[in-house]
Amino acid sequence: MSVSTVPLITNHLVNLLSEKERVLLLQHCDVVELEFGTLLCEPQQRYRYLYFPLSGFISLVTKLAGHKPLEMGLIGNEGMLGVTLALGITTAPMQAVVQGKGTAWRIDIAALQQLLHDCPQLQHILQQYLFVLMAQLSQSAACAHFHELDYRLARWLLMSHDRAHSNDFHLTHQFLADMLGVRRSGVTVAAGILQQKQYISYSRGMISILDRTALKHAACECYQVGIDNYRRLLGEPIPDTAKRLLAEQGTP
Amino acid sequence: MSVSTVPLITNHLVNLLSEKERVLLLQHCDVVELEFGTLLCEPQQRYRYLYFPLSGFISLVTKLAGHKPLEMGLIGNEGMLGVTLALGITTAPMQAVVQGKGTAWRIDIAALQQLLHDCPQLQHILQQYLFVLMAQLSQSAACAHFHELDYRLARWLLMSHDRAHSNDFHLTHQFLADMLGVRRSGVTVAAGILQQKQYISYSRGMISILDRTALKHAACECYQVGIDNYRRLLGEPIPDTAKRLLAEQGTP
DNA sequence: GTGGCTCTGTGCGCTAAGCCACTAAGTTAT
DNA sequence: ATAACTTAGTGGCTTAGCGCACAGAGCCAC
Repeated sequence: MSVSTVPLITNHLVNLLSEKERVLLLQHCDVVELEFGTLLCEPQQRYRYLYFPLSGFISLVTKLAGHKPLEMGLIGNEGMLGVTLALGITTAPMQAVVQGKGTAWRIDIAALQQLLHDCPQLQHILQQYLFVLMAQLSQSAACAHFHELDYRLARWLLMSHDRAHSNDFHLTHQFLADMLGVRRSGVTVAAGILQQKQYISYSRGMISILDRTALKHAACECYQVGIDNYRRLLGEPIPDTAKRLLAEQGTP
Repeated sequence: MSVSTVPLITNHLVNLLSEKERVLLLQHCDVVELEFGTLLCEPQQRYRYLYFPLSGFISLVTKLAGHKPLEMGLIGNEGMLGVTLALGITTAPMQAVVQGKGTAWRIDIAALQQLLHDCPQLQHILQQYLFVLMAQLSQSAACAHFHELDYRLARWLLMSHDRAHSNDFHLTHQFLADMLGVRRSGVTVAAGILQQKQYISYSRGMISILDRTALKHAACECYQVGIDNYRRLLGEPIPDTAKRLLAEQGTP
């Protein structure tokens, strides 16, 4: 990781900590690669590590027997995986799978559990984030139930874009279909329209965001609601300047 | 409230406390009537009271602009309203509305906040329940997305039945439709089938559960999953004997 | 009673999205 | 280079659920 990218790609929750607690936390963290598709935890299973994504991002997924998966939440460098540890619970509520390849800080669950005793700020931030995640769950639930596929697709593309730190990222129609809980060919149609309108372009699993503003208008309000919910409790997820910069530069 | 019903209708979370903490908690509680339809809190708004339902029960509802409401969770005497206080947060994540008339213990938010410092058990139980509620949210989300109305209807009837402590309770088709996020006439059709099969009977807003076992088979697995999730962390929500008793005696 | 209100039953046309199946276009491996 | 695989595009048919609209039926108030 070059010096210049360090201040940009960090974890916002960690950033909110005081110098003291941050140092304490990072002492116990390893930088690890998140590989696309890796299962990080399974519902009701104990897990060993928590993750603070830096450039990678993670999907929270619910599965019902005989059905496609359904994504309930997305975790990038604005959040963390395993926040229910703030409740003293060491089993996962949902399946978590790496959706965007990249890096993350990883910490042993026991280490963080220990740290929580000594770090009131850390505890507070985890609690705030847990609340935000709950809001995200219920928003996504209603969104999946009421909003049509095209709106939802635009929303997920934006959410992924926010967390990918690049205008291009890996996402096949099949994967998207699984996240949205719909057929693959339904995604093909909806994505085809967005491509025709030049909001996005894609080919064989690489999606490029061409017109973020237009995409925002094509998405349901749930996107903005999610942002607002986060901001209310935890501030600007990524400084706007940094975000704009990234959106403009894309992949070099 | 007669002496004989007191041990039956209590709050399970409160029951789990040690004698000492329970006394401490109940010192600050008032018994209040929950009136059907009362709004107890609004999303993002501060609220003043928390509720431990005894015989009444409460719906957690999400609304999207231009759409019907959608119920995400149900809170009876196995749970509580306002559990996010365990995160130190004093605004509501969702709208809460009384779905089943009855009684509840009510406590001032500041009082409970204070108690949480001195009552480690209380804190622990609230945390466990919050986790259960999260699981309920994501289960309901996927259920609403994938499962057909008839299954979902059976599920909600069962969940309401569990919390109503009676075989008969007030529920119009319109209200059910709002909870399930569908048209009223859709509910009429689905409920009509259940009535034809003699699983339930209803008239003008009063629903009677006739055959609980059959209803269970008509419901999706989400019902059982919810029960199991609760049981894993907090034990049997209502002792089975009590439940059977109640199911048999119904309203005198 | 009579009128008004609430709750339930029913029908009709429409649409988003389901299932299934096949083609075509890139990519990777041998 | 050819085969095998992955990804994307397309079409036909089915269906759950929507919106709308109206009719009947029980209940309450005056």
